[in-house]
Amino acid sequence: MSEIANQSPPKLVDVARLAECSISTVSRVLNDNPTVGKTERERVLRAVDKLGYVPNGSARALRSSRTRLVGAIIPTLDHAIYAVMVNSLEARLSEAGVSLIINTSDYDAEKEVRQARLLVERGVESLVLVGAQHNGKLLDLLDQKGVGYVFTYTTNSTEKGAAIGFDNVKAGAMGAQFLHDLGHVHFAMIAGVTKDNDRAQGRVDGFLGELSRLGHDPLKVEVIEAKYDLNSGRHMMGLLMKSQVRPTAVFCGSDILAAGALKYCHTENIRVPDDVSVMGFDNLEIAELTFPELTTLEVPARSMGVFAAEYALATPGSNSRILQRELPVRLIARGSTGPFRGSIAYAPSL
Amino acid sequence: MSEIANQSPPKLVDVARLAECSISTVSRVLNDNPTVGKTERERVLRAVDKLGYVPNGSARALRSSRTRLVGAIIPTLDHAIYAVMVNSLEARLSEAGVSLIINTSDYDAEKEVRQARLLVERGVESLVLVGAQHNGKLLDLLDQKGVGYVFTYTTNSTEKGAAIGFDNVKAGAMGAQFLHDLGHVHFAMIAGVTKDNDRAQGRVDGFLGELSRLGHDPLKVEVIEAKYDLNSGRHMMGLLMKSQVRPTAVFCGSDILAAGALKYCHTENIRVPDDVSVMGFDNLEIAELTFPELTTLEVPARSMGVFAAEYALATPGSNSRILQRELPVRLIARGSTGPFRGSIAYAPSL
DNA sequence: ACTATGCTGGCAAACGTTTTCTGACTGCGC
DNA sequence: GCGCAGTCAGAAAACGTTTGCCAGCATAGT
Repeated sequence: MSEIANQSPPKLVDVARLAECSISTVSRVLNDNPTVGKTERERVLRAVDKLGYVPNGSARALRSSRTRLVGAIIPTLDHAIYAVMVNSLEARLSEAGVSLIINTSDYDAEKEVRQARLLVERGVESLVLVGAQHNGKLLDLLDQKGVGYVFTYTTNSTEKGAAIGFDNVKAGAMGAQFLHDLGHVHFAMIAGVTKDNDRAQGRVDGFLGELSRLGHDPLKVEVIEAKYDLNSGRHMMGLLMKSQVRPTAVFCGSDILAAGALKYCHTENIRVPDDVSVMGFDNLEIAELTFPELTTLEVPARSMGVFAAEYALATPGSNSRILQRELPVRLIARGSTGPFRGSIAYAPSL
Repeated sequence: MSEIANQSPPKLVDVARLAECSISTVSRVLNDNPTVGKTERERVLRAVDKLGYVPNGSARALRSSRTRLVGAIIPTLDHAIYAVMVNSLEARLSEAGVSLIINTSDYDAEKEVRQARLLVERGVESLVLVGAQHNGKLLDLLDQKGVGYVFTYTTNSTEKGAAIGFDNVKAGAMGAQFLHDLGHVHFAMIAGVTKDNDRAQGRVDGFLGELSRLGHDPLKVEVIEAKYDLNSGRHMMGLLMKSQVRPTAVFCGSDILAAGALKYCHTENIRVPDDVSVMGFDNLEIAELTFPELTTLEVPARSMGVFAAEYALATPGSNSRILQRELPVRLIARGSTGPFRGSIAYAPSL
């Protein structure tokens, strides 16, 4: 009848018609296949532009079996330590034209399996996971489908899974060492929830292990678990400060917990670091914001994201090598820790 | 020759063979099409399970032209205000079996266009954007391809784009009103960068506009722009405190900036709120962490994420209605603001 | 008992690409 | 002037689903 606007979006065949060539040629141009002559190429490009043609990713993926999709499953984005990693992960992938599908498991192992199943269905070519402790079904699925995966925030790689991160045990030990060197003798730890969380557990193990090695009795070290938020930290510090033997050095599994602890001290007029030293973990932006500023262990969140991206990009299917990359954890000494000043005479070895 | 392991992953036809039915039946079972009888359905399900069959999303999407994919382009995940929104967005979408592809534009309008193009190519069915100010090419593309989009952190919807958020101008005005009511007469603002950022601009406009309406001279209000980080806030507060007429009330475009400002005051022994009142924007977790705690405006980040998800889910193509939803901004008064105590006698109207 | 009526399930045609194979055409060397 | 290598481009077959249409079959109504 009349000039009906082209309802359906332009396809390869429409471009071909306009450029007066075959669809193969158009496809080749779009895929930078060098066998197309220069004049032809330009004519095609013009047609593409004129029609506003956008390739159909699904068709592309189906035919070529390359989705250029990467998945990531993290506990939550509410915690900056993960948000920052994802931010750099996405940035690097994006540069390479690869898209990132992100899922949050909320620290729920079952949910993680469901998320992974969906991601496999979507055809992700690699999967970035947090920690090395996962439901067996999850890893089986990935192995079976040939989806490469990389663990982050840990160095515990497995037979098939790469690991890019840091050694939580070692980091916990660094905390112990530092506080010990300040002369402290009464320690405590406000740890993250260790269930299904090898990172939190590793930090505890490292802390206690090193204290033990340094001659302290780990059984005397009070370890409380807390959810990663300000109020938990505050509350747990309260418990600690009211316990029979008040610790003079408190190691926290996260800066958030440490900030909460500091908050408690401030409210209760407990002097930091004079009365108690508080140490964090992560080196988030907030570590510089508290008063006193937080002594903490720097987690290489940003570089983990970058390296995880590199790994994912380097994996064309599954022929890239198994990889393990340990990134350094730095101890950043600030004002929230100081030498032991208890009634017991004790010379700091620093 | 010998029993070669089934190299290629099982397909619909393999399931059909095992279940002794046609592939149509299998497909119908997987899509909850009720025309399949109970016994048949169970047989199919068993076969699916046994083979570990996972549907091919690309083929599915191609044939059905439904990707169940939603995209989001945000400035950055480093800033908690966005990370929190994305977190709840993802959570809600995930419940509905929809995956989220996320891109960060780093406040770069050109980059945003490129990201959007790629997302369209991937076939996202809706796109979540931040702010209402975008490159024209971007919106044209989305309109042309029939991809629904929703602006967040703003109420400025357009002809085709929905908006779910809050009124930045109104919020800025709330800040002005509050500080005015405390009796202040010398104001300043540490704003976010306003280039390509209608939210930051809106807050400035609202603040100055309301001050003007309340009888203050907006030209006397010093407005400095700063990147959203702690050090910028600290630095800018320094400039403000050294300026000829030192303001007694400083409104910040973000809690991060306000925290930096507080930091400066602490270092320089400027008393808050006695010497200067500082007000933030966002109500991030850090607002409770500073000393004194931060008076701020609560941005409904979490609910924006949820509602944006609802919008995206309700959009089957483009037949859902244009929508605008204004979420309330609450003023949360804490310790960083107080009545004016300058040399000029002035009775606070509170 | 025979037709009308559901209900179930199979066949086959798409969906929009990529890619292999093949063929045409160019130009060059003998 | 003829054949041959080499370059470029087209035809057509996949990729793994979904879905419209139709056929078979059992049940029920007359």
